[in-house]
Amino acid sequence: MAERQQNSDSPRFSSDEQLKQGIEAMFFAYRGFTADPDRILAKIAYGRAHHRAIHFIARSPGTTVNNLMSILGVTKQSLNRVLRTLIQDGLVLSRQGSVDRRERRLTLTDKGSDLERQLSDAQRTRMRAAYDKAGPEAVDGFRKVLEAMMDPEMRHKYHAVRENGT
Amino acid sequence: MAERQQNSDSPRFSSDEQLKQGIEAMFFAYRGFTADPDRILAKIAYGRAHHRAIHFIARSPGTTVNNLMSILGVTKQSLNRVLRTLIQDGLVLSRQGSVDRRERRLTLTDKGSDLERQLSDAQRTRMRAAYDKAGPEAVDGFRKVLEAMMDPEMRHKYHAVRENGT
DNA sequence: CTTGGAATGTCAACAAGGCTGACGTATATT
DNA sequence: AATATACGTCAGCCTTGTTGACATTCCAAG
Repeated sequence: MAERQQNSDSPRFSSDEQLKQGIEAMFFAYRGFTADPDRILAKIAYGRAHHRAIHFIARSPGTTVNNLMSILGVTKQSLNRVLRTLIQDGLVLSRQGSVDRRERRLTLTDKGSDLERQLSDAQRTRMRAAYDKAGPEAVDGFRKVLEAMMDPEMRHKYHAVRENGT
Repeated sequence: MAERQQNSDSPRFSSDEQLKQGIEAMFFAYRGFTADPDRILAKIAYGRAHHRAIHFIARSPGTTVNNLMSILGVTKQSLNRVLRTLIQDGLVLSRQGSVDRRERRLTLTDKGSDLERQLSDAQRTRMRAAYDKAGPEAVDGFRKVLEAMMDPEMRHKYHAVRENGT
């Protein structure tokens, strides 16, 4: 067994125990990950589904319903219910596409952007604290492992969003 | 708008873009994380809630309902609904506590252990692949960042479970 | 121009799994 | 004896996912 000494504890290879710890870390961390936005959303009677929609519309303004469906991995009915309330409440704007007029191009209104910023700030504050605490090398590893955990299809969407977003 | 120069390949500090990528990575990775167990659970008409209960009962055999509630972060009513079906289906055993007889001590039956192993195997297979692909240093960073993301209370439970589990 | 298919919206019904509130019972603690 | 704790359970509500069915709009091929 090739021993690569490098950590404080003893994770030299991926024993089942190491893997279980990783699994539990994902579980507990994801709770923290959503906790702050969830608190904000609860106040205004929205849920996590609204947050996800808002996030990816902000990320790729002008995205279509179909695209959003495939990114979020939900049915159009499920997504539509969320979008409807967001449109009614004046957070999201749905305009007919100019080239293909069957499509709806989704963007955030100013009000929607405000909420997005609020949610994003809350979530990023925690992420930033975690990043700072763990250090830049850890962050690099964090992202590497997460990316390796994704389904290939999701990995593709992950990169696609980044291209669009920057 | 003061735009900070940020390239996608040089995470020297936590720009908002870096943080957003981390947020999206968590989102997409968590989907992968749950995908394999979900497929197994769907076949037998169980959900993620059942998986979580089974996982932590396996991890800390003889745990109480109260303890499980606090680890999973759900109400007793919600947990009870899940536990009831698991007990009825003969996957979980609930025995009266010997020292405090108000408590119920929860353990897995053989049948329950079988399912646990099946779910765990599926999840660990993906984790192992991700760990191997990312490398040991990345894994270390991965765990560091996740731990830093947890609520302090959850971090405590994360460690408590590990003591018990090993 | 007609028609097929794609993209979208919408209605209805259902399920899982959260939640709160209320109540009952057994057991411990004071 | 009184109070507190651990647990189970009933009832009702919400969010968010699912299927299935059907209407509309519009592009593109014939």
